[in-house]
Amino acid sequence: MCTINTEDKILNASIILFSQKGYSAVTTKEISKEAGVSEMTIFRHFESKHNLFDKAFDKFVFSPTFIALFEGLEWDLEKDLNKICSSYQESLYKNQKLILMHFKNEDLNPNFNEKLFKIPNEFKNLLSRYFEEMRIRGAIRENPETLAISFLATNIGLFITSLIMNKLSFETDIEACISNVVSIFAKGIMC
Amino acid sequence: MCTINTEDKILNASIILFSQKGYSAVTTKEISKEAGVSEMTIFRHFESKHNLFDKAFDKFVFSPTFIALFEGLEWDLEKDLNKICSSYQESLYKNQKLILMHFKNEDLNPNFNEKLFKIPNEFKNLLSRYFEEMRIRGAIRENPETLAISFLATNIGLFITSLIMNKLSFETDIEACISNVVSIFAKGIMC
DNA sequence: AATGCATGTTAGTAGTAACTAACATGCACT
DNA sequence: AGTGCATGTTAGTTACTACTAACATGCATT
Repeated sequence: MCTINTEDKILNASIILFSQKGYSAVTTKEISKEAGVSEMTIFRHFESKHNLFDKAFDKFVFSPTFIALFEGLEWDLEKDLNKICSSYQESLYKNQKLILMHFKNEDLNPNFNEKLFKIPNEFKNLLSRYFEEMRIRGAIRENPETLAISFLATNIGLFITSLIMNKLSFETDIEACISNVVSIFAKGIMC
Repeated sequence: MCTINTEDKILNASIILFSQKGYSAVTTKEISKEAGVSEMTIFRHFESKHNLFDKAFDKFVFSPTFIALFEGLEWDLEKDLNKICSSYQESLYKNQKLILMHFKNEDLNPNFNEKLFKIPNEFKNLLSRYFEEMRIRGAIRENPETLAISFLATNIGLFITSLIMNKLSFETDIEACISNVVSIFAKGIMC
């Protein structure tokens, strides 16, 4: 029936649990139960809980590249920011479990931070260049670097808020808020 | 020398550690060391680790009331939003450890969520009313509820971003970004 | 000097988590 | 039918954690 291979079953179960409860609060027994395998099997495949954690991270980290996105823009502020925002929201969403895992855990893996923060960092730099170009074109006036961080922060806020709303099962139309915020942002920085 | 009473020493040590590592990753031994007392003393004062957690939460939750703030506004969009934002940022900052603790822990206390989410909820409602009034006065046009959530999300984003920047010790002027974002927001929603 | 109280110390218990060893089972390929 | 390999099962080890009991110490008050 279920032909997913054992390692994947274990990896899937472990990110779910690690992101829900954090590393130390999850036991290998719990993971084995969630994965539908014997606890022994976990150790046979991954040797230790910590190693399983690392492998789960590596498997599920989604490292998007935004370069293509930024090359296909139209230099129409609102349109561009909308595209950029929805693309970034998507990458945040895909890394949701990893991000939650990161929040929930003390620093377990030195590369963890590095790998996870490469994404917003690349994003910020590309944004910065975009705003710089927009300034040269006379569309905006403010400092590109500040704008980039501001837009990044706005995106993070939207993402976290939608997570919270979801968790508390509020009936808020977060999609509406996203496009609302982007259009406010675009209008707010236009000359 | 240090005349802080024992219970406070323990409570202080425990929120620091709980917010850094999460409930299960912290041991009572660790707390006792951080507090500079014997492990026994913790149990004498708080009976159990879980009870200590609850007491630490109760001691450090900062429940601001925004009513006075919203009554003292001037109906100047940018000025008002600046005041509102800095006041909310302050309350987030004061609850920083609690918020981090919340992120790091599985749901340990049923009241935990409730108490912590009362704050943004009250804030959102007051914001909503403010925007409603501003719409009546003809200063803005958009939906007040959506605007309230959007502004809340923006604030959360600024807060989280400044936390991250701090942790990664980036030399970003987050204060500049905050006032930048507020002014963008104000400009973006004005008629 | 004597008493009480908060704290330290030491030893220990019960439970549990990570991890191991050894053997059993069942399916796949030949 | 027989072999190998992935998995299950069971029992057990080690280490650690929350928590307890009992006794020791030192300071403050009378």
